[in-house]
Amino acid sequence: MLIGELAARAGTSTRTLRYYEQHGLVEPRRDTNGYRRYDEAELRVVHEIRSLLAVGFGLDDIRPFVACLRAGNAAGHVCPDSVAVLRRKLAEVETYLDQLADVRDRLRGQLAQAIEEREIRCLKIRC
Amino acid sequence: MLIGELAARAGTSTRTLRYYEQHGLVEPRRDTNGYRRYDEAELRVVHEIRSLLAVGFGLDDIRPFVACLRAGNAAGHVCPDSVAVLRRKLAEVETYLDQLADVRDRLRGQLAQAIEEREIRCLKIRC
DNA sequence: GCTTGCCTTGACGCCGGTGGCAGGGCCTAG
DNA sequence: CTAGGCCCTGCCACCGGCGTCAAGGCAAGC
Repeated sequence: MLIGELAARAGTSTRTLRYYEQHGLVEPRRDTNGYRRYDEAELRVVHEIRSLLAVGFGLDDIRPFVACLRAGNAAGHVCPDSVAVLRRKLAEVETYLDQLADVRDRLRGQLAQAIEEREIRCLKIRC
Repeated sequence: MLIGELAARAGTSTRTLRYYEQHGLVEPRRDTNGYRRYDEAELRVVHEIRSLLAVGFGLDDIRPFVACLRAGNAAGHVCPDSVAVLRRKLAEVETYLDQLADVRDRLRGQLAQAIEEREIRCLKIRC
């Protein structure tokens, strides 16, 4: 499979695949003419990368998962390194969730106050 | 008040203040020598900017709040434009909170599955 | 007059994942 | 032989809120 086909089947671009390769996530063989040659397994790898990216992982975080898949595991998240990253990310997400909930509450507070303020002003001018 | 003093009192940098000015959030007078001259009121404006930035607003979103303050209001969030931005941002935050909760659940699921997987393997090799 | 410390404008760097273009090689069909 | 479609490498652009450096003007004390 050449890069264009893999890109199409993975729903991404050739530019992106070359970028992943540059960052050590995908390692195709090379044809004698220099073309990248991918085997079927790489499709799963790319899917794994895409779904982890979509969840907010960085390419560095994803590397263990790819290695895990490539080591023959059924899923990328069963290896110790992946689990470590999962734990860390989960903690990050939970922290961020808390912060975001605070932000939400503050926004609600400001909105409520603004509306209240307006009603007071509304009473003053007897509207 | 010159830019350095305002920066110190607002807990930020001169670079940052010039950046805000470039984006229409702060408008100091100029001394004859070209130096920026700020009055006391700008300190509150800068504080408003900083606190809104900290909550995740972009500079564009903040502009109405600054205008509101500058119009003589006690708080930057009581004007209609500010309220509109608040509503929009609140909606964004709530949406993002939901997405992030989904992500958290997926991470938890993967972690749980990975641990379960390991226990099964552990049983197989009778550890 | 010289140093020191503030001020001025302008411009590049960063981060991370991608888009997109330039300039060129390879392969196949007509 | 040529046209078209794939491939290659390398580099600039983007977003946003700054950090940071360069090169220079201004003010004040010695």
